[in-house]
Amino acid sequence: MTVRTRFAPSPTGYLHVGGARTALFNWLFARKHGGVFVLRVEDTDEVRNTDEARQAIFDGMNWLGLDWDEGPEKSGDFGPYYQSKRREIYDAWFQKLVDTERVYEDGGAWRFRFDRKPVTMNDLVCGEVTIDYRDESNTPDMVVKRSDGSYVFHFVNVVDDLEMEITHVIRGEDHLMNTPKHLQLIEAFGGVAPKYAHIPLILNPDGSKMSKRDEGAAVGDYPRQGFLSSAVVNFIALLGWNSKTEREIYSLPDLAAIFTLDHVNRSPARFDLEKCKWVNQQHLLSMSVADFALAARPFVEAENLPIPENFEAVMAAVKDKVRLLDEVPAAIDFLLKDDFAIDNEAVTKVRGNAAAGSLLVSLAESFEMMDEWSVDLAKESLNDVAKAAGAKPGQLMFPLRVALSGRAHGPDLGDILNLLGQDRCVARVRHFAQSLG
RNA sequence: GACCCGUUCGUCUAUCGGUUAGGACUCCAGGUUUUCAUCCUGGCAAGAAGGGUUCGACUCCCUUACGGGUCGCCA
Repeated sequence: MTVRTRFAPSPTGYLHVGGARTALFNWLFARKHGGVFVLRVEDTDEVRNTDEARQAIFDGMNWLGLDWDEGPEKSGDFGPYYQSKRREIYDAWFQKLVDTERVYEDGGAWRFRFDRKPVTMNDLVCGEVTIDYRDESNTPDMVVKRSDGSYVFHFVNVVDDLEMEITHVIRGEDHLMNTPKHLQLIEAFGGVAPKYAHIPLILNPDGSKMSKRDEGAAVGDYPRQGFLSSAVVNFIALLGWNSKTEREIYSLPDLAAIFTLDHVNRSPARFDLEKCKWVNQQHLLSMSVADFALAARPFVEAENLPIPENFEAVMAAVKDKVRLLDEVPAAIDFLLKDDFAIDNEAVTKVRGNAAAGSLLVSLAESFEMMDEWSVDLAKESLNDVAKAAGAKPGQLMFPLRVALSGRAHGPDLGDILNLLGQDRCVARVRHFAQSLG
């Protein structure tokens, strides 16, 4: 039997990290077992559904690299994959309930009559859970068809899972209490229930439920902030699941190879943006310079910085210095233009070194006299200048860094010397020395 | 309120009756880097509480507390 999983979002907003993780787990499970991953759009609530929201889900899925085998914009034998287009199918299934007298009319709507008995589910994550449906106060017969003729979530969800031959339903724990309802419907249909796996919810750092608008909630915000999709996938996979090893950095294919529902936790996890940034940095660190340059370029362009011919060399100088891609422009602006910001704190620190000014003046002269410009030669002249003044070369490095970049932190000094070139180094050192007075 | 699920460092987690309770993020201290980052070493820091069961409990059971979820003609 082929494994068939599905992600069934309702396009009422943007793609939420909780939803993204649900999609990821379904995708991973399908890929792990050589199965089929279905995307089904649950757009029965016409008032709240928008084209933008639908597109946001597709965009989010595509960005994360979660491709679907069946669904919108794909073929498939079980379509259509929009619930809004499956009216006849639902009508036919609803008729079965009418024929078997499992539904009754109530105020124009139709309610499904539950079997009043204990219902036990065997959840792949939560284990055996029994809900007693003899207690009617807690489990009133549910409406399956509204008075306006439309069908509610529980009904269409079950019908579609049956119709689409879904074998495994991996969804948020907020659906755990819905499962007996779904099981009862499936039983009334005489269908075979899929296996269920309810995964714990993702919480805010303060423990409250994470919802839209909370920091980190919208998947669409991640690319803008300079996160790599591979890092976000890596991070959310580790929220509620672990490999039982000490390894923490994984690519999507890595995860697909080792994912298993057995290793899914039972308790909710809080979302720690700091660790997510660290994971991002790890992914950045393992990228090639060319790939990094490609990924960082839009961020540099967005700040209207000129893209130089040696752009890749510039990127190589900062690749290992940033956690997020959106830090790149500010980290390299001084290499691309001359009117960059000066960090006064760094300048004050240089002033604290009384000899810095004259040393820099000498250094500018020495730089200017060089016939040939290279990092090694420039460093050599730095050493000479320091030695002549009876100072250690190390003492000159910080002032030189500030003179060239206007800040205390940044790329390797050798990279800066190389990337800036002789003329700009001479000019900046001289100008900075003068500004010291 | 009823019902369901959960509870190990601040956070993510390992442990499936016997461990000095391990790793990671964050933070701190050293070291490497003539500079910055990376990196390396070390440190701080945890079994919610109370009862059982057992030679022995973080692990199994019960109670309480706390957290989360569900109880719609939302999905």
